[in-house]
Amino acid sequence: MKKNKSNRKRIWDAAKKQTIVQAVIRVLTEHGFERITMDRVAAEAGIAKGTLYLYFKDKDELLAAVLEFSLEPLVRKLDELIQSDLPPDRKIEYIAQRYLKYFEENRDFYRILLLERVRRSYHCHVAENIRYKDYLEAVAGIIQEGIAKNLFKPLDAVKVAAMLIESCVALLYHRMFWPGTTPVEEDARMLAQIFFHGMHREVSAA
Amino acid sequence: MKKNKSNRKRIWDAAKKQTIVQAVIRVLTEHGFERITMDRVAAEAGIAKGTLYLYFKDKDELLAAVLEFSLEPLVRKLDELIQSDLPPDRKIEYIAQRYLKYFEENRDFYRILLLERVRRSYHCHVAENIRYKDYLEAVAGIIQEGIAKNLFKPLDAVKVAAMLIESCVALLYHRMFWPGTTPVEEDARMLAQIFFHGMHREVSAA
Amino acid sequence: MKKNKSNRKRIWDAAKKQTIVQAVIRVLTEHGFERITMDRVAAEAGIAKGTLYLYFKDKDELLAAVLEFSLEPLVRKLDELIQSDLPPDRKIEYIAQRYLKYFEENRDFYRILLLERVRRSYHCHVAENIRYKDYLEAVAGIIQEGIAKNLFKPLDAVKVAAMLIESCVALLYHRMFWPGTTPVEEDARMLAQIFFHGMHREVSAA
Amino acid sequence: MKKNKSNRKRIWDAAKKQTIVQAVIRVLTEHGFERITMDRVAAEAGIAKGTLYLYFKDKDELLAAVLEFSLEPLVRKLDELIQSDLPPDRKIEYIAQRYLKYFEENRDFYRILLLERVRRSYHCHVAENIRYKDYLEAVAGIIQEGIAKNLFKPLDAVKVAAMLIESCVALLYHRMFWPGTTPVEEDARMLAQIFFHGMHREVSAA
DNA sequence: CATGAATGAGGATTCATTCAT
DNA sequence: TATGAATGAATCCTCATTCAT
Repeated sequence: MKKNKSNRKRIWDAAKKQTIVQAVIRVLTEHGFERITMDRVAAEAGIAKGTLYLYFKDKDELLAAVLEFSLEPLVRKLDELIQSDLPPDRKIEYIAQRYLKYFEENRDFYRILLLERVRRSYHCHVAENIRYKDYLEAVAGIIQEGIAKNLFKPLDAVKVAAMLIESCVALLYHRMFWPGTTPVEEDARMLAQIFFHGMHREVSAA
Repeated sequence: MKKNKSNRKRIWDAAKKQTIVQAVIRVLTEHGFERITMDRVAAEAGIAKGTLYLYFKDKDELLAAVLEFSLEPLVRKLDELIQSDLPPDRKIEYIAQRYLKYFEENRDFYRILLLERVRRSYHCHVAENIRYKDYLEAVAGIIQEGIAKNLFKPLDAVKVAAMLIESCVALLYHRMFWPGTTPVEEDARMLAQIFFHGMHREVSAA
Repeated sequence: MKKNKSNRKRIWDAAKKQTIVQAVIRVLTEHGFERITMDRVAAEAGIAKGTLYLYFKDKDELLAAVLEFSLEPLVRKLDELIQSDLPPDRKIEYIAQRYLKYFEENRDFYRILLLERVRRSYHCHVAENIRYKDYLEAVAGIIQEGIAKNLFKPLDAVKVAAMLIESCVALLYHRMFWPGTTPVEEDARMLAQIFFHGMHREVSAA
Repeated sequence: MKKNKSNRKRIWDAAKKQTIVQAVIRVLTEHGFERITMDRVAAEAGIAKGTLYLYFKDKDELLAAVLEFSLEPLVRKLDELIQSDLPPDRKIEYIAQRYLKYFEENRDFYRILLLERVRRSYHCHVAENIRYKDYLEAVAGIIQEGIAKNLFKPLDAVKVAAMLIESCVALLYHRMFWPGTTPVEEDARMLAQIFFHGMHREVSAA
């Protein structure tokens, strides 16, 4: 009985939190990061300002939840890929593809979220950003696998993973601020090409 | 005569501005971006609050000056390299090296500057951030040169440049948050290796 | 039910606003117009500075409310007179009387309100000051009526109304800065005498 | 010798003061009362800020001088009239005429000066404003003369003078804010008509 | 005499957080 | 659990005045 109730409560709680987080996202998207005030969030969520504090200790906790929440769908998609049994190079290319696509679909919001990623990386040391670390490690794992399989040269997997991710972000920026017509797939392929085969012309025919 | 005086004044002025900018940097480094207040800056600079406004119209202008000022040494160093007549791939490797080294030397400050780079990219569209754009174009130019010389495969030079820069930043982050003993040169070499020859083991001619 | 609550709230709100406005008036009376600061007002009202902003968007709105509020009693009294069916000349004399009396009763405050009247007339074109315009038009209406009834000579009613009002203000000033013992009624009568019969000795039918 | 020098000095001094006062007037006219800052005045006068304080003790003294100075031409013109040997009623009509004309010619500036007149009347008790008092007394003198000559009814000359002046101001306002085509002379005549003969239709022909 | 850099008190406004209901 | 009025510290900016040169 009690279990049930507390369960119900937990669900209710999560629902409320989600409502609030989504309100923050709307405020963020419409007004920009600096304009996120507890007032606006409460108004947007249709609840009282004080209520926010029943669900989140303070503003920082709320913003952390936003970050967490908004990366959720992407993380899930990427997890699928990571778990799959594609060969490492394919995996990486597809991850990049999904990554770019996801951002493409949430352009407005993500422009600011990216910002937030780096922004917060100051306040709370990047290493503490679980999501990022997880992601980084997952990609590093894939690379490590490739190395183990003698597919890749022996490299510092984590560093390469970071480079891959940031290169992806670079393409992202490019797509965002100079939106062109290049399909996501093509950019992902280019990324893969460079990272796997390098920019150098194959001197081959020598 | 008058020229002289106005010249002297201009120099004085620049010195004062520099003093203030350096105070900002100290505040920034010690307290973080959000804690930069005009009061704190004035206190740190050892001048009155009002005096700040004699040298900078408002906070925004002051912060812009900080950005400008603190990138100066790096920009100068990179410019030298860019102007040099090294082959494109060497140029890029050295640029990465310098870049990493510069950050290494100004670790605390730069962590926040990076932040600022992205932060401002929100306010003022990345395309309008002259510094970044200049830098991006310079690197793209080098790549284009490499392509023209048949050294590199035909690629979108700007995108690749962005990827290079961000990969550099990735290494930077890595160095910053997981400071290890890898020398800067080695990281730069790895970056070059991957971008020029790829991660794939050469199965080839074995 | 809900109506009730919102009604109650509105009443409460109005009461709070009134409290604040009265605090402003006290500050105004005691320290003068230039010394009205949000700090002082809050202190005088016994509330926090921030609270002011719950009831008034900004200082301007607060000052506008003060003006509105403090003219209220006078406006009501004058309206009664204006609506009455006294003959035009009587009406005008009584209006002047009431006017002078009202000021007499709120001497300290009114000295500054007069000021404010002119002061605002700079910021917001006199023609846009509803109160003044209304009042001016009401008096002009009375005069027009007198003209229509062949009681007054054909004159520009608005101009004469303005003259009447300002003459009233002149007497006001006189009473304020050289306070004497002349009763209000006498001054009002003099005003009426002059405006209706002129200063000239009737040489005539003697 | 010394006398000479000190004389020269005094002239020089007056000239400087005038320069400054005129700068204030320009600032006042162009930017409005609230925007008169010592900085702006100094800049407009083409001198250093500190220099202002060599000629005027503080801002208040400077503003007082502005008031004084700007009424000068009007005062001179009115003095001529006052000294003339016209009959009292003519004098008054002409004074009104000159008054209105003067304002008509300096519309922009005067709109603000009027404001200032009342504005300052709070800070420094109207009775202390020499100019106004002088003017008031002069007009009162004329009226007294009229009374003595049995031309006017026995009235409180000062009060009537104040009413006359303010009525004049009323017409002024009217002209300023609803600028029409009525010539100054006509308004002055109307003023005289009313004050001397009253608004009442002469029942005469009875 | 003249300068103008420096001052710092003072003002308006915002907003995260608390707490009585 | 929910509310939302109240708080007041914190922030940016202005400007009259002083004083060393």
